[in-house]
Amino acid sequence: MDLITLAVVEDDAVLVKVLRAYFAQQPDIRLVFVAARVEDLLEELDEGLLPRVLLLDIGLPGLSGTEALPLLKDKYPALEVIMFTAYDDIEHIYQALCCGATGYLTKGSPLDQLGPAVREVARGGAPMSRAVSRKVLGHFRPTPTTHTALLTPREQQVLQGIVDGLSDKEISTRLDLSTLTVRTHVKHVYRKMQVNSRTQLLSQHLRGVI
Amino acid sequence: MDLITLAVVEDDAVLVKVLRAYFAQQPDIRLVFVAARVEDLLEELDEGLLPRVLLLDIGLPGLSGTEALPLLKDKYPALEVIMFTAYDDIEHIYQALCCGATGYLTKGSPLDQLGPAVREVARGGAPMSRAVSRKVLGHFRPTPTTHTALLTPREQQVLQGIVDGLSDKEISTRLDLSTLTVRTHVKHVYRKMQVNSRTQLLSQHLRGVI
DNA sequence: TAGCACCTCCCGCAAATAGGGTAGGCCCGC
DNA sequence: GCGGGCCTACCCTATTTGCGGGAGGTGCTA
Repeated sequence: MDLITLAVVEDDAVLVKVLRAYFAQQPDIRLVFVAARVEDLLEELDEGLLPRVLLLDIGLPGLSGTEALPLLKDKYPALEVIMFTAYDDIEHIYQALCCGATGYLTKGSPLDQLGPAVREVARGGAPMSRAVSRKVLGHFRPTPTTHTALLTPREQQVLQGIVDGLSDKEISTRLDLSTLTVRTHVKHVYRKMQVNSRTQLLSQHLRGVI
Repeated sequence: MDLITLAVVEDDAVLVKVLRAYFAQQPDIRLVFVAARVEDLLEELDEGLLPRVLLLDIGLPGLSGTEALPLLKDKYPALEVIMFTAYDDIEHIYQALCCGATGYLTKGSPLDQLGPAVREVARGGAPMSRAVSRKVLGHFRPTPTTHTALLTPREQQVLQGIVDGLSDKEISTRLDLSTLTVRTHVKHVYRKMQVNSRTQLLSQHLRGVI
């Protein structure tokens, strides 16, 4: 098995100590760099000693992990980044994945998941904590149980038109309705979805709320 | 550890034999139902012997796994479904996840991943083959090389505002600019993104184009 | 039969948005 | 120094949207 080089950015000194001890026991993983701030990583890292994997905290003094991620991926596209954080809300997850993270572990999960996760990501996988992967999947579910069920069939068709980026007039053409009727449906959709503009509706849809 | 009840729908008789043998060796997993067609599953299954997990092939005679998935999830929302298929293209994956699958294994992966995957999904995880999870993550990376790079920093900030569902006025507040300036940036964003409305922009963003 | 939900169409008005142009200031590189 | 890109701000107009209402028809059901 290949040796996997690893860097860690974590500002909790106690946790760093634990991580050092843990990875010291993993024969196939070598911890080559530890820092408390991403800025240190960005400055001191050069191509020569680029690690294969980075375990990156989000809540950091100075630049946050998520903020640093685009810079890191821009500079070192091959670097595999696993977010390692207490945040498990969909917003943080979504943002991290959009910025190029290929793994996401919550700090609540047991320590012995770290080694497998590092190996997994090095092999081209995408390790995620259970709850995280479920939330990621949730993003693909346009209509689990949420508001959409409240919509009448016609309203759902109109909603689909909005989601497809159509104007009221275009929707009216698609559904062969009067524009005025479409506008009525749109109003009802807004009320049921508790938004007050097309943009908000799309924005929520983007976040997987709808 | 709890006993996990499992059903399998698979039309390859040889593979079924292998699966039977494999799961017989897993003390915590009991294979309670095997069928070659989903129709059989839909007919013969009732609440009494509802398994916890279903391993579901996609390429099946009659109703395909993906087609059956909405029906199954509609009837048995608590049923955890792992797709088990040769298809590893993003279209099949995306469709399965949208229909409510909570796991996706490719048939190429080694047999001994099946047990852990079944346990994982029963614990609320979302097991996926390596290549699959990477492709899923790819869905979140809308900006590898695309248009966004063409945008100036200010324009990207304005775009972010639009994506967040803000109006021009709200964006101008957030960025401390004149509404008119925001409008100028918005126009530039539209031109560069080749759209001609906020809705279209959001809609494209939704599709991962931007 | 009398609600009730849904679909359809309409009016009017205020606001937001799209698309076009102009223009000064700033900074950078040729 | 000069063009060019960027940020800023403003002008115009036309269209679209948001929001308040009304109104007739259908079909289901209590």
